[in-house]
Amino acid sequence: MSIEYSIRELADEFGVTTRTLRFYEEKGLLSPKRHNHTRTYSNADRTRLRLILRGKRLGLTLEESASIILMYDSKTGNTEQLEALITKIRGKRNQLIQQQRDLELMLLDLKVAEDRCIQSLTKV
Amino acid sequence: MSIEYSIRELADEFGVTTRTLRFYEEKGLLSPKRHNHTRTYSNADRTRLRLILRGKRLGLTLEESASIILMYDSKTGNTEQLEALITKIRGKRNQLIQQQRDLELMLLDLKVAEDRCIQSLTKV
DNA sequence: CATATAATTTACGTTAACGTAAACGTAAAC
DNA sequence: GTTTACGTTTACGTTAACGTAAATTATATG
Repeated sequence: MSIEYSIRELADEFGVTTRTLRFYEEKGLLSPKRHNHTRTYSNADRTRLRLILRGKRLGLTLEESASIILMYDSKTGNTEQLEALITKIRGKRNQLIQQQRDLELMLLDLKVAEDRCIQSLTKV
Repeated sequence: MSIEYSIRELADEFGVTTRTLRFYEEKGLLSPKRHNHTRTYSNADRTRLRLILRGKRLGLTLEESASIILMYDSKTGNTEQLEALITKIRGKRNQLIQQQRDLELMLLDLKVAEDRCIQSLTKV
């Protein structure tokens, strides 16, 4: 009972265009099955799309998202590969943690700016 | 005793190229003084640059960073403008808060991936 | 069966954010 | 005085991430 989606359904659900889905496929980020020439997306595709869009909101490039997804469902056996993967994962995590700090700083700045606006309004 | 910087000093300090600094100026994000044709950056310019690069790490476009900087040092008097500004600031904050959630989710995913890697390594 | 609807491929266009190269001015150092 | 180092402007090139348009095919519906 694996659910499947048409390209339009998926596009509408996530608020992207069909062009975008085809483009992601072209870049190897999605790989829907074909039902006599027309694309059929599985739940796995849907999950991938969710990860890609989350990555976009965080400012990742498609390539970065692709590499993260690869990490995520990589069933590598080779020890060397695994250690390389761990290194990569930790590197990415450090970037994200830096982002967290940046985010908090920017939220603080915005709060200061807003407070000053409000003050400016009330002390008429 | 306001400190000033050459284009190279500033570029080196922040790890960007001089081209980048000139480009930001062209886009109105920086406005260094000219000392007989050569650019001289003030502390204010330096702060702006820091904000711009922070924005970049968060995936903002230069235009967005510019608008945030405008909010930040806007001394607007007009009530209407101030209220518009507050609305804008709150909108941006909501985006950032969504980013925070995305970030935490992605960090979790990466942790899961790493743990699986490590397990894969130890259960040889 | 004709027509409307949605899918497909192919391909050129677009924008942001710089890179890169050319051609030139200036000032210190050898 | 000329080489070296750094600055300047002008301008064309590049990459990512799609947009957009054209031409074609397949399915459904009246």
